Amino acid sequence: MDRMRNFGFILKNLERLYTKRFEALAQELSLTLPQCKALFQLSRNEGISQKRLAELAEIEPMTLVRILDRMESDGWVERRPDPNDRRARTLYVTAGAKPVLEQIDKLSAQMRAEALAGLSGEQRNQLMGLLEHVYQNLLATKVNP
Amino acid sequence: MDRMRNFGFILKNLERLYTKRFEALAQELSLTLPQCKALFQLSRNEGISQKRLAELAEIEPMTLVRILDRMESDGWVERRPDPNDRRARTLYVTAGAKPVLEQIDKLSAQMRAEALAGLSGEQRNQLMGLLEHVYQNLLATKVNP
DNA sequence: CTACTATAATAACAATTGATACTATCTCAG
DNA sequence: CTGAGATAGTATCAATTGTTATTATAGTAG
Repeated sequence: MDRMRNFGFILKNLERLYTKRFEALAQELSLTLPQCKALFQLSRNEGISQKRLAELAEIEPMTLVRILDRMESDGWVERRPDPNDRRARTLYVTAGAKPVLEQIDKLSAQMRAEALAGLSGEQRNQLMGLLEHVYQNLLATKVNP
Repeated sequence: MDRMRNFGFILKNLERLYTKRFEALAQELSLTLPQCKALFQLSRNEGISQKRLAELAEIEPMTLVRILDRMESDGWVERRPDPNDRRARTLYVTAGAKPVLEQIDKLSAQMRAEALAGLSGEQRNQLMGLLEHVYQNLLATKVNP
């Protein structure tokens, strides 16, 4: 039980290392991890609103605005008016984003390979299962503090 | 194998939730997680230099300077000159920091209880083992990119 | 001893992020 | 219909963090 003392620390350090490594690899794309996350989620949910994308990618709406500003000016993403709600925009990825998305796919595969090296399929499953469990636990504290 | 797609995302989201929750709990102490980390590590390694503490707590040296500035003015930490190296300082926690350290202990115990609820002792061990493994994998990429 | 390079701590500045407020539009009670 | 409150998106400003430069001191080669 005492071994768990570092649980929080290792979690944080792990995440930091993971992000740093990812961004080192993604440098040529000049993308940060949140940007990749947004583009990735958008690519499989085209037509959603910014609010929804912010939820899916778990990014602050304000941060998402800036990410989209950039990606729109880079020609990767389109903001179209929502015919049902003139406040909202619907989001689409353009054809120009395809190569970037492929790169992101490749990158995340490489990241996983590096991070999970030496773990069996069963161990990987266990790890995901455990992380998801912890994630649910923490989500619960948000609603019920 | 496809389940692992979200590995990076869940890692990041988990860490964010964990940190947010921790800081929500630590609000009364008006401490952030890095600050707690620094104080905690210092408390079990008194006499070390700032450089060393930055390594132990995995904080940027510059960030640590600011953390120490604050904790020194709050009377929790002392910077004493290093007799062997006039560039360096040696760090000590004061008696005034004791109640804070106890609070930190309590908080991190509560965090662990919340985060790990519903996991058996064996599962917790597995989780730590797997996380440490992944951590080592990522550390290796830093040295050998 | 002297000059060169490295290192600990910090300062000054740049970039990023988060919090708050604002505008336009929507929804709904009356 | 109308007025009150909620919501989507965004601008603005404050706070945090990371980067680069600076200062003082240490180690070391000649």
